[in-house]
Amino acid sequence: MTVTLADVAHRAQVSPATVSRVLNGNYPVAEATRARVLRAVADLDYVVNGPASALAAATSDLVGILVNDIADPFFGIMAGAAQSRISGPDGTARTGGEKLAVVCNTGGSPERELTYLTLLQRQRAAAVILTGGAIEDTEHSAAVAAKLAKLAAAGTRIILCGRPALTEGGVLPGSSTVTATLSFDNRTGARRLTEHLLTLGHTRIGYVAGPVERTTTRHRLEGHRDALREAGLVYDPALTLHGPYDRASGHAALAQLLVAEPDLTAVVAANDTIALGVCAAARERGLRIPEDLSVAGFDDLPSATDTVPALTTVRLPLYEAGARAGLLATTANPPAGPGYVETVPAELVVRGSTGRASK
Amino acid sequence: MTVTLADVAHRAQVSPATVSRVLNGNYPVAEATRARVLRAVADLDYVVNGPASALAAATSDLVGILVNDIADPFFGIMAGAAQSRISGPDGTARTGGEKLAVVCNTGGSPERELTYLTLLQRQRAAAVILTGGAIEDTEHSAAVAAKLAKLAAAGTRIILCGRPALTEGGVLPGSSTVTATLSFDNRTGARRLTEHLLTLGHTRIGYVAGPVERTTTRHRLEGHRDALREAGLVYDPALTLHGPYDRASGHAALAQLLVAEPDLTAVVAANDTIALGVCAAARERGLRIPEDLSVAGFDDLPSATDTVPALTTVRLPLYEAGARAGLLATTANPPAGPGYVETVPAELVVRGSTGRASK
DNA sequence: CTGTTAGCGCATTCAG
DNA sequence: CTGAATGCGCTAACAG
Repeated sequence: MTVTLADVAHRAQVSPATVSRVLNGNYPVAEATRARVLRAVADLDYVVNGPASALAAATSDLVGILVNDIADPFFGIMAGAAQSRISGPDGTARTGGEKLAVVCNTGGSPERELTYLTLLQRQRAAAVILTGGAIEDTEHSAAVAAKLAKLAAAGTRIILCGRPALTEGGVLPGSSTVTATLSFDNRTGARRLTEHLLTLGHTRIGYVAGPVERTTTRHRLEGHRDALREAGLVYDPALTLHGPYDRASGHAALAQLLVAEPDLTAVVAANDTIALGVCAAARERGLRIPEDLSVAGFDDLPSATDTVPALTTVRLPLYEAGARAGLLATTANPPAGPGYVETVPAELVVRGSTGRASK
Repeated sequence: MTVTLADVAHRAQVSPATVSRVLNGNYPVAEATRARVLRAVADLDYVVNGPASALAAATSDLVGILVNDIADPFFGIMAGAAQSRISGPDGTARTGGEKLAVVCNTGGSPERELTYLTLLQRQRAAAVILTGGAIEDTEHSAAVAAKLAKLAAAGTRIILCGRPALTEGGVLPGSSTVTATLSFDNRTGARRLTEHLLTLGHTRIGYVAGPVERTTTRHRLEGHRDALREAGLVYDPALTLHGPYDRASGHAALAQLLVAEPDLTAVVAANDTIALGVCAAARERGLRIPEDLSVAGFDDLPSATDTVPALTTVRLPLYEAGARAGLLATTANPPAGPGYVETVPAELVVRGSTGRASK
């Protein structure tokens, strides 16, 4: 029914082993036989049986990319970049060492994160790329760490992209479980952003943070507070609100912030999507941006220029980082061994949504 | 090193066959032994070897979801919905018939679409869900059709979500290759939208279409033209511009449209993202929406309410459709056999971005 | 450079 | 209800 390696071997008049060798290209084969085999493959329209080869080789060509929210471009951009890096820039490779890069959506749920990790473990995945902030819950961190350790032990490469090195959680295991870490410099980026606002004369600044217990949320908030402290300002907890990384959160937050501080002149959002919500709410109230209120975001997503004026934000090279993660996940000789950490810079981008403080 | 089924069997004092049976739960096993096995599984922290079981069973638990652009929420929403439907609402199931739903980003490239299909075929995927519009190129359609036929022949379920039934391409194969089709009613939705504008007195309406040779692009444009024709208006090709489904395309299009027709009073965009670009361009030119220019989109993405005023658009139940596709891909008894088609309705949503024609 | 020989770990017959 | 035997399709030593 379905054509197998043996069929190809038969038709090409060679042994199955030889066919396997030309297909995997990791062994010397005479050009003549190689051509013959390739022809047989084409004639029979043969497609390797993944499970069988994975079983025999004890490793598969699956690479899993875990994201917190697939509907959010922040993750979409990184995942897309990683995927195109892994599957080849334009789906070129034929039967070769082609990897299957797939993205798994955890929806921010700890359980699903673990479930996917188990599923990937079951598939004997070649690599796993974890993107975005991690949940800061001791129990869950420990569970994830344990799972990753097992994955690593089974030969799966672990790449962290935009997630702090595991050791930082305090809980965690020999760094030997992680192949490489791309750490976003959220803290410095956030600090620069708030410094920018302080330079413009703002002193009453609202902050719309992400969900609590997320590393990204915490680091960005810390950067904000660092800037405030250095400027000698006291941090007012009432001016920081937590919520999901979405537009609605920003929209709702502005009203609350104005109640807490009628003299508010600026709002920093934990990401661009939230900032867009803040902008919309400001417009609805007749507040001009930036004359009456300065608004800033984070990430520099394409939509940061969707609003008028365009958003001042902190640019994170998401595409580049994703591509790099894809490379680290599949390259033959990873640039560095276990425990390797690269810091991805965050750059302040000043646009029209921030201006001098009005009061 | 890695624990196998045999290890579990040994510890539970049963045969490997029995362990297999309790794990797959599709065979009667005494409650006592079942419990014993489960305990052994837990004690040993056993994880099924996917490739091995896929090889033996001749089918895997992999479900592939193909999307054109993972950074676009249009796809993200559908993919996320399908994925959560497949992997269980909250990653509950343990060792059971858990499927691994993964999304593959083709980036709109025909080659990559085919590559992913091959990779999925290689993995003996349980199902494949193709989302979004298809590319209308005879050669490519034929290649995809052939590939899908092979997948289907190998037992993989094929679900089309937001993509017209294959037969419509004209090229294509016995409907028996496709398990089910969820067809978006783009045509009717587009017609309703343009009718809405006509009712408001608009007669010079610009249309910013998607890329040429895409079913979605064509259907939406046809709906637009249908409405024009029924109203007795002549269709002016100069008022239709093609471009990618992104913001920049809409932004650039407005300028061109105004050159082609200075008396333009309305612009219909092929999707919300393009519409947002049109809105931004309008604001930059000092055109008030909707007083000077009415703008409408399509899809009703969350960002449709990001602009002020909010976008009049056509709502597509993306989440519901994605979830439905996920269900059809995994449910034991698909609601209907091969060639089954469900039409997903498109509903007009009138908001503030459209108003009476000014001239 | 190429053929032979063994399994990889699990799902199934088929007996009992 | 449970155990024993067989093979899924391929890769990886080993020889030649």
